[in-house]
Amino acid sequence: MADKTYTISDLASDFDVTTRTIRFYEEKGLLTPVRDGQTRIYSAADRIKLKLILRGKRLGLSLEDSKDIIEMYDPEHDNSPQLIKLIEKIRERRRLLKEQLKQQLQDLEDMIYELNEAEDRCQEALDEMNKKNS
Amino acid sequence: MADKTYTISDLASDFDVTTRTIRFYEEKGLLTPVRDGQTRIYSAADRIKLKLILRGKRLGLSLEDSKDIIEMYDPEHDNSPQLIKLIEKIRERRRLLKEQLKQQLQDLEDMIYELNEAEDRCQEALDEMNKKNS
DNA sequence: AAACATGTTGACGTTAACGTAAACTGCCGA
DNA sequence: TCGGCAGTTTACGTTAACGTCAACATGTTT
Repeated sequence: MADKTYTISDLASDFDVTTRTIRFYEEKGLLTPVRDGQTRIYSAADRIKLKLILRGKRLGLSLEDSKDIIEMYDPEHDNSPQLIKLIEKIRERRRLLKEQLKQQLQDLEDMIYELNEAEDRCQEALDEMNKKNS
Repeated sequence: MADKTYTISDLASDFDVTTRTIRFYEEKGLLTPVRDGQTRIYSAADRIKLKLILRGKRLGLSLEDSKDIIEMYDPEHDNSPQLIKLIEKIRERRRLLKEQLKQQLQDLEDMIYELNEAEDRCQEALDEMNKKNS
């Protein structure tokens, strides 16, 4: 079966980004679609990369970070020192993500707790006003 | 007891930001320290606000978002329609945070899973090379 | 053939969140 | 009295991540 391919606007609408954004990622070296004439053709792998980029964004990663991560997915398996360094990078990245996860969970928990308190204070202020006006 | 106060560099070193950053937050209306002459004096409440701002940043909120949240903590309790609207805003904000949390958890889980897979692939490639060279 | 959709490459514009530098004041210790 | 902080204001600079044209090619529809 012919491997499935995508046009730039296919991907744009799939992931709800503009075509400009996709070309921008290419400018930054994050995507490298092949060409049919001058038209870009995206492979399934390109699609996955784009997905990785957007997920990275939601996690607060920069495009540079995402670029690093993408390179972990299709490395040049030429030699073993390279691979060993890559594994190190993967572990480090995973460590960072886990740390970030922990911090974010804590932050969110704190913030939600304090929003609850703020709501309570508002509610009490309201009750107070109703009592006086009755 | 005299309420504790802070200088701008106290807060800067406490939270590891620059004084420029703190002044910038004031420019944007997020902090409003009192003055002794022209020198800024920060209260405990100001300190807490700064903490909220920085926590917001870690969660990916904009300064505008944080400004909204800060206003939930010291509202003008003048009238009840105001308070009711504020409660609505608090609930909406909490809803947003929870949604965001869910998405981020999923994203992080996915990404860590895929990093594990990438590591495995690297390891296999390494094993393969070692086999051939033995 | 004309219009239209979709693609392309520049090139310049924009926003948020600060950084950086200049030029000033007030205060403290030697 | 002088040097050296710590503080201030004003203003311009910077970076990331795109947006927004303009001007063009190519294929499709009417």
